[in-house]
Amino acid sequence: MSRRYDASEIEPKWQAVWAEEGLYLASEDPDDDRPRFYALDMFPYPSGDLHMGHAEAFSGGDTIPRFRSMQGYNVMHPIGWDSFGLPAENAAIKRGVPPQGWTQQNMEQQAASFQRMGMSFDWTRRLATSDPEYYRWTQWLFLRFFDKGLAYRKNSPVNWCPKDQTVLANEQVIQGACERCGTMVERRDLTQWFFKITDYAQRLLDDMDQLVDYPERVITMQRNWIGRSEGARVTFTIAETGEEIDIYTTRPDTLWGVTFFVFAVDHPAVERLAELGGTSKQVAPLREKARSTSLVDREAADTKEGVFLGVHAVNPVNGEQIPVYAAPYVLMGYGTGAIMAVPAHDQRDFDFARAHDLPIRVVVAPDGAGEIDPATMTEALSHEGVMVNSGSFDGEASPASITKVTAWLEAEGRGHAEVNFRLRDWLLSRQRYWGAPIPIIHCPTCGEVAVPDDQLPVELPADADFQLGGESPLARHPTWKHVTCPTCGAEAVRDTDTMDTFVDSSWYFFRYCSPGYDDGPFRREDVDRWMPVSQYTGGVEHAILHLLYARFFTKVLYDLDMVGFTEPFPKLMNQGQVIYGGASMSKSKGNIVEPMPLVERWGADTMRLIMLFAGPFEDDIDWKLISGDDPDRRPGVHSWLGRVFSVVDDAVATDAVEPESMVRLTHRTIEGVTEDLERFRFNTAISKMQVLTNEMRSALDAGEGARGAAEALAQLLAPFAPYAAEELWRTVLGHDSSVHVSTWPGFDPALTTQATITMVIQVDGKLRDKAEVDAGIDETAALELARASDKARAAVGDREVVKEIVRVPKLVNLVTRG
RNA sequence: GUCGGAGUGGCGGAAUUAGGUAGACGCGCUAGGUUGAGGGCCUAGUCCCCUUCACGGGGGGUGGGGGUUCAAGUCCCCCCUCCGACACCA
Repeated sequence: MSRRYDASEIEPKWQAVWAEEGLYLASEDPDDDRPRFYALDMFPYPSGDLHMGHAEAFSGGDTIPRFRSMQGYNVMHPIGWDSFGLPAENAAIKRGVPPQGWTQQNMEQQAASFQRMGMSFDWTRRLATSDPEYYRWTQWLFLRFFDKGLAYRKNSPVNWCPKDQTVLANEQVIQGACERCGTMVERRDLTQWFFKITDYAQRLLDDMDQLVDYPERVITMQRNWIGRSEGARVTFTIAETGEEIDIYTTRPDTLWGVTFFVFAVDHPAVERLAELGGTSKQVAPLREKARSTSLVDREAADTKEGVFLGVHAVNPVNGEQIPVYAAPYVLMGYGTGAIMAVPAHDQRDFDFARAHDLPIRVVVAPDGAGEIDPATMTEALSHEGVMVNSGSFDGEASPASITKVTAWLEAEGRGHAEVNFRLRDWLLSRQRYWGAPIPIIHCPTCGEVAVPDDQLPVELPADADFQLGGESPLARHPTWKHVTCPTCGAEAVRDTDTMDTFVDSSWYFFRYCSPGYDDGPFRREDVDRWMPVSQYTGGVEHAILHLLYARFFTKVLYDLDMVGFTEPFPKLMNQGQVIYGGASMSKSKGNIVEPMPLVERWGADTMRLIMLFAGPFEDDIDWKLISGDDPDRRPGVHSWLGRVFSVVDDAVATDAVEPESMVRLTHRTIEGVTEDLERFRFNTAISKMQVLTNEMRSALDAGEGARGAAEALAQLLAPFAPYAAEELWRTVLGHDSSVHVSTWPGFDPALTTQATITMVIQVDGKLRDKAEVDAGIDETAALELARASDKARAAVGDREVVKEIVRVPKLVNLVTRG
């Protein structure tokens, strides 16, 4: 009788053997001429043990490198931890102990869980971003950006909790209030560090054509985030002072429809102009409100809100004087912080005009709509049409006329074409402890001075005070910040901000290529040999920021001549999330399911197969639905593994001849699984293996052999259920080396087709009969068969067959009339 | 509001790349068998409706409506619903 499938016995056994055999080490042997494959998974954040999201992501992320390795690639599949960040610091505050220990403990636990799951990581490349040996190079890279003028400081608002006297990250602001004490958060201006990612906006856009295999939505999200828009900068004049104020518009063709002018409330000219216009009293509350609202929820502003400043602007195209307003619907952060308002053709301007009883003038007559009366309009007109009331431009097609109008503005010296991006520079300072310190020293005479490279890393002090209140822990530390200026030797202070953790994660994939390298963040030849990454796997939640930042870093490194390519990840796969009952799993909802107990009970292979078989890899998995909400139910894939063991056992035990149909099915399965793996279709790959298993069972029960099928099945299973496949391959099938170093089975295209096939006979497109035919049947024979079918004849009745469609060997369709 | 994705059995999902048997595979459920017991195991059945003692036969069916085609889940047009991202970007 066949042996029982017992994961708890075989998994620890093979885990130990693989570690001993060094099965998953990437080869750096210069004589190794296999093609390389760099499989990268987004590295985890060590907050506790691995969760279901990790189980899903890494189950897929591990399948691909295993498959490639068997296909003959020299695979690098590294792992590390994104170990700086807020959760560790929060835990430190709560427990009154430094974040290092908590972080380390979680990383060890996650590492053990990864091992238990059988992940094919090359552990010799392991890294952690909070390790001084890592953040030394994060700081070094920051200084290269600084040297190039790509890192700079400027004033910028932060979230400030007046009770805790501390800066809050956006995630710590819940509905405008401090996450801890509930106090309403205020805006405060601080001098902060930025990376000049806006210099790379156009390249980040242009190079998207190198992203050959990206989810469409990620491309779209990044494109929208960068937000390129083409328009014109136009100069208006303030009538009362003669000063010139620029605006940005995408619709210069509507300049003749401008009936008022609006400043952002926090525009630098507003206070002065309000004073001049005698409206300071009315404007002050608006400015105050803008100041006190937290950064997070300031979008709640009312479109109709705004105040007349008491001054006027002159429209450069027709000399008209128009009233000037300040309103929160205009943003200081985009364009010039001032706009021309065209209520007839912009919905926001329209709403504002109606609320403030301002005139509306139509300057684009919509095609075929006839005369429009502004008084009866209910919404702005955004249609294409013909320019009217626009001086010499009357009759031009709009918006096609934009180019013409812009050229005219330029000739007249009143404006010029301009491209605007929505992308802002990357604010990277954090007034926090648990991050890489910014390696800058502020000297009263020399200004911002870089810490010399040979003094890196600037290490975090181990004895910082994490409790909230006052300045950040680094600023508050009694001695840490006091140093002498590296340039002039005078007393100076360190920068006490740390870097955004997105900086750490913008280059970790380079470091994997040169583990332990001591003369730089990485060795160029290592990186150029392994990169770009062959396949990147991770969650959509990083579709914008992480990917954009990593792409930006790579371009800067390219410009610094440190790498030979401009895109780090041409191929990206986003796995879905694991949810529960339609909602994300969370502590507060009490619906968290942990993967490790599942692994303990059913085995790592079962956990992996559950994830991979649940549905398409990109789709969310609703745990409540796929588990039947019954934690004791034996997973279907676990039963299947049991059946696989029993068929392989039985196939080994018999010396009966394997029928040709079994050989053909095996070849077809190899072909199908291979194709599915190429396209991340794990669920259908598994179903094909299940079909093979079922057929093997039938054949064996009928006294036939299935040895070849058993060999293939063990190999096909290897990327999905590595432990079970190994047990079958070595113990049951008797091979003396690992299935994971065996060569991926090939298939003979001549054998992937069935010898006979079910041909469908249709009458008028409806299925009427089926016939088992030779796969090589010719059209004449197929047609004869169809004509001879009693059922088909009955369906035709006394009507005339006017057309016969033959698609050998699958189908014949008889088309009738009458 | 804009952009993106998706609607198929009781459930997860196949088939959409290339129009050609809709519901593969699995879960659940039903019946039968099997083990001393067991979170079991094996076999068969399982889209809906009508018809037949039965074998069988007929009709309908992939969110709704229209179209192209010998043939549409798949292609085209319109509409509805759900999910996700960005949300005053001038």
